[in-house]
Amino acid sequence: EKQPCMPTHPQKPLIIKTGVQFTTKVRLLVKLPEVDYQLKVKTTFDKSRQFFILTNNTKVMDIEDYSNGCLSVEFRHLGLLSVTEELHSLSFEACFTVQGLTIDLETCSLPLVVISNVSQLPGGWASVMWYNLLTDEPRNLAFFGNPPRATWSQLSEVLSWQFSTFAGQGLNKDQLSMLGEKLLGQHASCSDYQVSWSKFSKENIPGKPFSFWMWLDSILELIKKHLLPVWNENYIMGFVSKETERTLLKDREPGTFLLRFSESHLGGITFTWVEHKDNGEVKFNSVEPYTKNRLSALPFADIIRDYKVISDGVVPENPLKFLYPDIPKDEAFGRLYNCQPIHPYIPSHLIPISVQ
Amino acid sequence: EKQPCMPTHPQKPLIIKTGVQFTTKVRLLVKLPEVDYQLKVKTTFDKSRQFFILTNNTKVMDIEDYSNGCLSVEFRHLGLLSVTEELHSLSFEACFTVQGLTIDLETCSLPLVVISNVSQLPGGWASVMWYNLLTDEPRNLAFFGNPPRATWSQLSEVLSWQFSTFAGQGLNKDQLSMLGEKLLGQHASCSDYQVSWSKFSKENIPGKPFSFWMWLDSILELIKKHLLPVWNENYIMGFVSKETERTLLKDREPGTFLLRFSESHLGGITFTWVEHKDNGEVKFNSVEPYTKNRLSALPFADIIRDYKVISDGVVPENPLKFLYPDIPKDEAFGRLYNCQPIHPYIPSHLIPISVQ
DNA sequence: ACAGTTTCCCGTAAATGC
DNA sequence: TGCATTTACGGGAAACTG
Repeated sequence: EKQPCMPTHPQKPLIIKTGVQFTTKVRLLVKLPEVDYQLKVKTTFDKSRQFFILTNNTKVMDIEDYSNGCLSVEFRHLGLLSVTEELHSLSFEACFTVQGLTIDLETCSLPLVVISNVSQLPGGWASVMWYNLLTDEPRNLAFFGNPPRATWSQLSEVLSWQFSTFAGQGLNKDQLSMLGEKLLGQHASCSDYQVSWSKFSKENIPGKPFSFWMWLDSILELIKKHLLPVWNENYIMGFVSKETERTLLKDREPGTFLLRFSESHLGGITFTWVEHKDNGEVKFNSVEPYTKNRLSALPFADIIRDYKVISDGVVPENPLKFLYPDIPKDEAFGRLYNCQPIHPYIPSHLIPISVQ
Repeated sequence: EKQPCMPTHPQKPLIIKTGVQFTTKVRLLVKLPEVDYQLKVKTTFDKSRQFFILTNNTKVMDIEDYSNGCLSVEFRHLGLLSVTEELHSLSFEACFTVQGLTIDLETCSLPLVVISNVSQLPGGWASVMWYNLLTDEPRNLAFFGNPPRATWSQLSEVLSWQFSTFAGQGLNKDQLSMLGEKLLGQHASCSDYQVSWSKFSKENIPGKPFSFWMWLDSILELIKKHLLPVWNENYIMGFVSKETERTLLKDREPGTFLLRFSESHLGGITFTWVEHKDNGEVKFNSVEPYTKNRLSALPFADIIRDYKVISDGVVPENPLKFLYPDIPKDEAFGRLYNCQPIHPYIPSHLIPISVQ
């Protein structure tokens, strides 16, 4: 009778932040005989933290834990979901009478995530994606008590869709296969290999202090805020392993470069260029990744235009000549350069330099 | 019996921002015979906009205004004070009984300014300063209906005190005299020349889109956030007219520079250095002022260390040699330079460059 | 149309809770 | 103690309002 509906968050539906207003719409899909009948709709919000006891969480009583004089084992935080996994829902109730017949209506929203700080938005959005990717149930609030796995083919489609939706340009085969390998190792070639929820957004990437999704989302944010034109021109290869990067660059003209996202820092982009030494040796150079702070001081296209390497006392030179495979730099980025403002002072801008 | 007291705002007392918590303390200065008598204190806030009819605001009925069929003249916003001139006050009431004697107590805070956004903080602080500089009345809420003038000697003391309080280092005679000239023209030499409230913080500086105080406060903020060590070493001359600047620099060693605040932009600092051309001509160069955005990308001391001018194809050179009058640059700023972080990448930092 | 003012809310930092 | 979560609020921008 009514439709489950969604509160709107700018760009990220189904996520509600405390202290921030949201909107929701309820439509009655039945045409009533009386036209100006006023229907009161009551809205209620389930507001209770949810606890799930996970069945496979067994512990053994151990002599080690002999703290308060008896054998004991503590089950702490048992199955307590993190805020962003906790699903809530808005319910709507209404009651009306037509021709002596009283009808109760009730419906509810799709599961919602409630956060208290925007820092929780990436986690919340991961939950919304996972839920909507893997179930059609309208209101399974216990979903993250035991979340199902996704196949890589399902997940990769969602990831690409994130980029096309939020950044305008999706991910190509090569980019996705780098992501698959990062997430799954060698199994990525098999598209029905399965990814767990935990691997996707809870566990840290080995050796890194962030999960796969946190990393990927930080890149999405970087693109949205600082790289949109460059990204949409497809000039950012972005997701390339260092090995592939070298394979691609090694036979290229000296000064050929490509743009890739940092794998060690959140929300960073770097460029790597190839150089041919006098002895015939091929050398690869990368700059320290640019993050949102640095990109807000100087737009990325201008960094590429102005980048210089100063070897002591020698005329500084911009080593970036051709965007991989062989597009002359200014031909690719020319339109994206920002004009220098004119001032009564000597125009001074920040030029990104590497000192060797 | 009680003391007028003040809510505390970080660093800026007597200013309250809507939606932001504040604290106030009321002390009873009478010692009561019963020790654990509980005294209830009721707090009330005057919350009404205040309107003042300024007497000298006359208008003439004019045929021009013949819009609704009769001669009319509109008195709009008549004497309505701006929010930051509107003074409020917190009142405290209490009543207690000792030995059959009932005593009513009442006191109130010094006048308060209520703002709704930090962007109003400078204006609010100007009001607090002016009030406390020019009256001892504890509660003259109509003060800005007709605010008195300040002598330059009073005002300059307050201004210097702003710098010593918020930035650690006050203003010297030369700096103050530049400020006085800026505010008063040639009259500044006469220390009992009077400054109006309007000239101080309401009217724009001729040809500029901001008032004297807005300009000065933007510099205070810049110092607080980005220039504290340099300021406290007294390395920033800061308030120097361009004429004086040239007089000071022209006979100095080439490469002698000084640091001054921009007079055309809010919250900007620039450096000017002197250069001796081959033909004996003396040339002065200034960079486009650095503002908080640029200074947060690269600290000011590092800018001075790394600043380079590139004349096409020539080895870039740092033209800054001696801080006025004759301190070798690195001797002055050496301790203030920031270390470069070490990275697996080529360390790239933003270098401020002028291209000629 | 516009300027003064308030509201909105992201994002950082600090506080709190477990 | 450390980690997860919330609170606090500055600051930029949009919305409001006379």
